[in-house]
Formats: sequence, C-alpha cells, structure tokens
Amino acid sequence: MKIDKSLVRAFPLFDKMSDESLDKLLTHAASRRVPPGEAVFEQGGAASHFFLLLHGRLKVTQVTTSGQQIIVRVVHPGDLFGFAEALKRKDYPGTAIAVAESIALSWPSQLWPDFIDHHPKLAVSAMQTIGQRLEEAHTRIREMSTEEVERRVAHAVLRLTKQAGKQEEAGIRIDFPISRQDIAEMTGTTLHTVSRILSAWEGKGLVEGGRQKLLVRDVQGLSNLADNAKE
Amino acid sequence: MKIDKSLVRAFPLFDKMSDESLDKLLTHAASRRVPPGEAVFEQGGAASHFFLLLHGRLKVTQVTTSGQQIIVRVVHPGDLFGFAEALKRKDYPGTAIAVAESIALSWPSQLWPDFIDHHPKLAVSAMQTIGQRLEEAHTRIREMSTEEVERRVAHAVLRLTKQAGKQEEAGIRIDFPISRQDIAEMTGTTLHTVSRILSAWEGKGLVEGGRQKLLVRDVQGLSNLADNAKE
DNA sequence: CGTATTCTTGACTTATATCAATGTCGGTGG
DNA sequence: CCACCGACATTGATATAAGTCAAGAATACG
Repeated sequence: MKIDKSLVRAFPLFDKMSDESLDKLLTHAASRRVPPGEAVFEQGGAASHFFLLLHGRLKVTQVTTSGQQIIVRVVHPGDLFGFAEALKRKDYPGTAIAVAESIALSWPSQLWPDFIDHHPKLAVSAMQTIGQRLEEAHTRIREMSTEEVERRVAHAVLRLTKQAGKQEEAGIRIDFPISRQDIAEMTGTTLHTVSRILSAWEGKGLVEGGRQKLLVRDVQGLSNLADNAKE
Repeated sequence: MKIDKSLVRAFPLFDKMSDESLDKLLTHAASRRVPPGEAVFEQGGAASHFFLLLHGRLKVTQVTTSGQQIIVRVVHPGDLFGFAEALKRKDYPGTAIAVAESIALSWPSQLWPDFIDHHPKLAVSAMQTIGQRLEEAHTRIREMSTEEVERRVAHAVLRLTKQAGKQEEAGIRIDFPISRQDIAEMTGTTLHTVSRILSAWEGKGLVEGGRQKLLVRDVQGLSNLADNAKE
C-alpha cells in the first residue's frame, strides 16, 4: 500500500529526512484505522509491529494481577509507540486503545534495526523519546510520592493542555474524550475524588467540565494550585 | 591511568568483548574512589561524564522544589549510570550518592557515541538497560497507584534482596547500609510507617531489623504478603 | 424514549501521615 | 576504655486526606 509522504512530513521526527528516504520508509509501512475503543495491540501480545500515530489519540494501559487498571501514557499524533523491539522485549508491556477515531502507520518489528541504521536521525530521536519517557515516569513517581491528590490532578491536567490543548474562546480544551475515570487512572486516585476536585475547580472558575469533556479556563490559576506547596 | 581489565571482565556487560577492545576502552577511563555520603554527581550539574560502578553501592535521588527527597534507584556493581548523554540531556537528572565505600570508572560524556559505535554489544546492552529502567519505573507507578503501603514496602524489600542480597545462615541480608528513611523514600511513605511495618514483620518472624540493617528471614512469607491482594 | 454510561454528591470509614516523646546503637574524643 | 553525643529507630496518640459505600441525576445513544 502506498502512503503519501505529505502525511508524515509535518512531524518533527521526519522533517529532516530526504524525500527518497521517506518514500523508502513508507513503502514498508501499512496504515490502519482504529475506531474508538479498539486496541492496536494488547498487553502481553507478541511485539510484531511498531507504530506511528498519524491522527487521533490512544491511551496505553496496564492491568494489575488484581484487575485494576492504570494509564501509562497518552499517545499523541506524531508519536512512535509500541517499539518494544528497541528495548529488546518480545511482548508489548501494555495495551494501546484508541480513545478517538485514529490512524496509525505500522512496520514489522524486524525492520526496526534497519529503521535506525539507515536513518541515524531517527535513532537519535528514538533515544530522546525514550529518555523523555523515563523522565516523565520519574516525574510521576516523584509527584505520587510527595504530592497530595489535588496537586497531582492539577499537574496531569496541565500536561494534557500542553500535549492536547486546543485554544478556544473560553480557554484551552483537552482535545479528545477523557473521563473522570481516565484522569483517576493517570493520577492514582478514584473517579470520585477526581469528580469532587473538578467540581470544586469549576466552582472557582478554573475549569469547565462535562461528560468526557474538559476545558481549562484559567491556566495560571491551575498552575498556582499545582506548584505552590500548600503554605 | 591504567586500569586492569580483570576488574571489569566479570560484568555481563563486558563478557563478550575482545581483550583489545576492552583495553582500548579502559585507556580512556579514570577510576574514582567514593566514600559513603559523597556524591559522584549532583542533580542539575553538567553531564560531563558517564560511569560504571565497580564496587560499592550508590543511591540516585531527586529533590522536589519543596525540598522533599525521593530515591529514584539504587546503583549496583556492574551498572552503568549517569549516561544522560545517551538520552540527549545536558545535565544530570538526579544526584548519585555513595551509601557504602564505592569505586566507579568514568569516561567523558563525549566518548559515549564512540563507546556505542565501536561496541555494538554495548549499544544493545545500554538500550536494554534503559528499557528495563522504564519498566521498573512503570512498575513502581503501578504499585503506588494500586497497592497499599505495606505491600509496596514488601515489593521494594524483595527487589533489594534480588539485587543486593547475600545469603546468610539466618536468611538473606541486604548487603549495604539502608535506613528506614531510605526505604520510605523508595516507596513514597514516611520512616514512621516503615518502622511500624518492619516491627510488625519482625514480630511475625519475616525479617530481622537493625540500625541501617535488614535481613529477610522468610522470602516466601514476604512474597505472599506482597502478591496476595488482601483477601 | 428508554437504557446505559458517566458524573455528582453525601455520609461514613480507614489507612497513613503528623505530632510528640523516648529509646538505642555506635562511633569519637576526653 | 568508657562516656557521651548524634544519628537512627520505636511507639503511642491524634488528625486528616482520600477511599468506600450508596443513591441519584445528567447526558448520550440506539
């Protein structure tokens, strides 16, 4: 299947790549449409492919033995994901589920070494990406160790506005469907607590809620909440 | 300074490497003795070198803006650490402090690309290492999100027995000085709670405590505690 | 329209932090 | 060598953040 390079050219990951290289890369790629609720791959499944999200939004989750779920990260357009191969894993450590109508490119895992050998820029990018993820994970650990729930939720929401924020008249909208439960699973709390917190914020005019909707009206106010340790 | 290759040959990281390669590598390395309490590098400092721990034990910590400290990880002999360069960082994200008399090799950061170009095995190892760390971080996030303190502490202690356990008649000893405070900083709780938990375990014959000492008498019992969700 | 998610809100419970006091170990120096 | 000091640890009492339990309301969807 032929994929047009204009689709990916815009992503920082590819902007330095020559036309030929890019074409070559894309000849090996397959594209796949993923409706909301459908999984791209499942935790524990053989890591047969790696992916690039072109459009939409995914959440990567893990379930514990006792059946509880957490959200490991959110995948945004332009992100590589599922490259377990790069880390020498045989299986996917989590499940990737579309939360909005999504389109992803996929390559067979065994092409990964090729991928980075022929495109050193990508190797560097991939390393950087992993480094960032490690840092994000440590940030999250730090927050969960030292901050109370309200501030953790504030940080999580602020991060979402940066990664998936769309400016509107009233403020910045989180540009994909996200439930209270999702936020709870990103911050290590319960949907009840998240609901109470958001209600309180709504009362103060910081945000505007809705079913699977969230709009941040006062980024500065939220930032203060997130950063100023309770004095 | 000449460093004998017998010092590093034993580590899995180097066991596949030819004598010449290894010699070449070591000509660029400097060794450094680090007494307990001394830092190898500090959070935010320029990432001028990367390191290999030959002997001893380090803890990597981060401090929050509000001054709270957490332990990001423990460095064991044979571990590479401080390779911020690999992740395209300019500064060290944490502080590495010796908790026991330690010896580390160091290389200037700019040698890292060389390091992996000339020793593809190392590149692979490094990737794997980072992958493992990312996984560990996610495991920790999962535990902190879903498990109560006692089980988190149990998991942390079990991990330590695997990474730094020394068999003794009475059980498995954590082979470096570790305080209740340290365990608290690894699990996101307070030293008081850790102390209570360890006292309770000691009452049940699971562990044996002491000033900066910990001996696990019943690994199986601890594992049950860690894994069996409270039924 | 009715049914199923998702969300809100109140009442109650509990795990764990916080506050406070005392105990114990081990190294230093008199 | 012993006494003392400082770091580390224990333990009790109390406070509180956040979880659990429970019920109902709002919104989307077929």
